[in-house]
Amino acid sequence: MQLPPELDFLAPFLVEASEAYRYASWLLNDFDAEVWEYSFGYKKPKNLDWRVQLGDGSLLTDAKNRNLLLGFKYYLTSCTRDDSGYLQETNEVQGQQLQRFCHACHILDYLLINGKRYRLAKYGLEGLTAGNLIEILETLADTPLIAESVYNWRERLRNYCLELVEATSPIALAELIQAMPQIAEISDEQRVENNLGIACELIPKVRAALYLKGFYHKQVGGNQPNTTQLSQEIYLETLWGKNQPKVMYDILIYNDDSSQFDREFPGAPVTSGAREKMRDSAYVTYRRAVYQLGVLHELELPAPREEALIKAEKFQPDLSTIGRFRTLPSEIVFTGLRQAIEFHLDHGQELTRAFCRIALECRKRKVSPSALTASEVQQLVGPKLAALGVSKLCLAMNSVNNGAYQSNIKGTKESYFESLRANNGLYELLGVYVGCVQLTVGILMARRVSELYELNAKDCLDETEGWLLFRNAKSTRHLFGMRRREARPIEPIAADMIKTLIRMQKVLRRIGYIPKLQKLFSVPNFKGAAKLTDSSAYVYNRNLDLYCDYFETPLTAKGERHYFRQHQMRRFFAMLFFYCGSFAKLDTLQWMLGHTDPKHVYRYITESTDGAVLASAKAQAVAEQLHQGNYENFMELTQLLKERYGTEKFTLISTHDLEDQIVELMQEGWVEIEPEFFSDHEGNKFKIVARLKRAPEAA
DNA sequence: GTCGCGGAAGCGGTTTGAAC
DNA sequence: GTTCAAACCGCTTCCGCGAC
Repeated sequence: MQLPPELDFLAPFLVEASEAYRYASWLLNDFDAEVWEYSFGYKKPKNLDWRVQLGDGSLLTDAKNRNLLLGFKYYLTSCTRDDSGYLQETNEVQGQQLQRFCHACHILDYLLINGKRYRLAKYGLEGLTAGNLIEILETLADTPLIAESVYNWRERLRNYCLELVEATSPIALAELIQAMPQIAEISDEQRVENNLGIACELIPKVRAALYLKGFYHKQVGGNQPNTTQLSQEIYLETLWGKNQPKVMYDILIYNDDSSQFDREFPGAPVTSGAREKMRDSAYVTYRRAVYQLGVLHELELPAPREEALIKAEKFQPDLSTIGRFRTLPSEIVFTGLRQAIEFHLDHGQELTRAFCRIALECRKRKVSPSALTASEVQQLVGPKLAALGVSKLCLAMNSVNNGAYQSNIKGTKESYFESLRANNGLYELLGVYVGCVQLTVGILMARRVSELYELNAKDCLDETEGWLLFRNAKSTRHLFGMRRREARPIEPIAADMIKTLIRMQKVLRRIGYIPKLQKLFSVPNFKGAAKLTDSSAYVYNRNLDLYCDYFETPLTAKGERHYFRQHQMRRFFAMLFFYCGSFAKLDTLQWMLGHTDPKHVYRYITESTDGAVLASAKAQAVAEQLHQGNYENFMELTQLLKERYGTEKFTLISTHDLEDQIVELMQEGWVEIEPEFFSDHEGNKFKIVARLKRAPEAA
């Protein structure tokens, strides 16, 4: 049909589905090609090889399997579209498309892996019954890990390992273990956590056999087999899974002495414990992916029958309920904030200036910082920092005068963190300092992490230096991925810290060390290159880790350290406010909010914090007070809690549980928690009170 | 019409494995 | 060491539906 030009926009809607579905924004080459090239914004396109062997020995690309192949291909191209648009793909955000694409690939792989049982080669997709589809969904829902549900990774890996040991010459294995004794070492943790299903006695041989096949590579956690390479050997019958990494089984990891590390202790879990089943939100997307097989009807290709699809859609498997982010004890955060501010006041200027002097010296001599000797560094940082303990540029790097290259630069964990806290490395201190700024800004601004690490030194503060400008991270649907620009008032102390970082970058730019201003939270390159590493999620979190290890944030009972993450900080500005109303002993906070009318601060908090975060902050504040035995302002609330939960010994209940119960009471409309403002001879003050909204008799 | 609810979908955060 | 890609998870928003 020929359309007048002004109606061109209608054209996509008038194209036959079988034609329209031959294209997808991620598909780079011809739909009919045997090997697809695709890219979701990758640096290098990836391949999808359709020449997969089926259960009967034929290839998927053989003429006899034409309909099955077409079904698979159309299924994939259709999975990134939605029901309404034909050509217009659902959203601009590639991450979403990628997720759908991956899920569809998992479904295809499941069909391929179980193809023999489903007689795929003979009956094609048409042969899939409601029972088959439900079985797929049930298997998926059974574990949160696709590697296990779709790929049965544990069992196939174990079998592969055992067969490999059988096939390898025992002499070669023995010789290798002799030559590399560390490969046979199994730590206590590994022994306890050995869930691969291979006896510990056999593990050295398994590792040796994998090593001889060249599977091992060095990773952050130690030497471990490359799971992608393993998948290429194990999953020949799949389309997608043979090129994807899988989860690592710890028992296969071995360590040389010089293992790398970046944290002193294991991190305390950020969310509640491990799940056993798939999360419902993930399940919904997989169910959608299965239901999507129905589009093949539209294309008049063999597909599972409609009743089967509907039955599968209705199926309700057993799923795990949602977990939640754990709340940090407020004490830890408030102490952290105080330390951060003190560190800024004590060393902020000195550290940034010292680095500028280093940069200037490097510009003069046209070398990179790694070329400076330890004594030169000590000269350049100045007497104050030298007295503090700064003796080299970076603990993770050798100064040139150290002589030969060592693989083990950071030394042992103990010595590294000892030197870190003895202020030996300038760069580490700068990392800690930037961590301090991140923490302070993060707590006071209560923003998302991406909003913070994307801040630019150039334009993050407005001219009055009283407002912080950033791009809203959570874009709403149908906004084409646009992010609004927003401004928020910022505390003077945080503004001061930010200005210190900006000043440093401006000096660096003036002397030509960097060509233009970079991201606000950028840090010197830890390898000693003459540049500033832009902040990213990785750098941002590493700085926080450095901060936590430097100040030794408290350990949990299990010996895990609370490594701060921005997500957990978002409620603490509100918390800070509530605490100022109750304890006077937190002097830093008093000082920060000291000269402001609390009413104004509270209005700002209610405007800038969303309801759920605010509610949980209130609940945590009150819960911690009750836990400490301060019932005074909460008589009615304690009465209500007592009636509902049958105890008044709140000091014995964990604050976590108390908080949950209080949130529940607020949600159900029984109580509200609000600050009450009043004036006395010392000025404006307030306290937190819980008010009953309904009479308890109504309960 | 609109209010409220619950399921579905969208989206950001975090972690991990691998590549560069 | 740094960056990239993928998987998984929790939170937020959307949207359809029933009640009124």
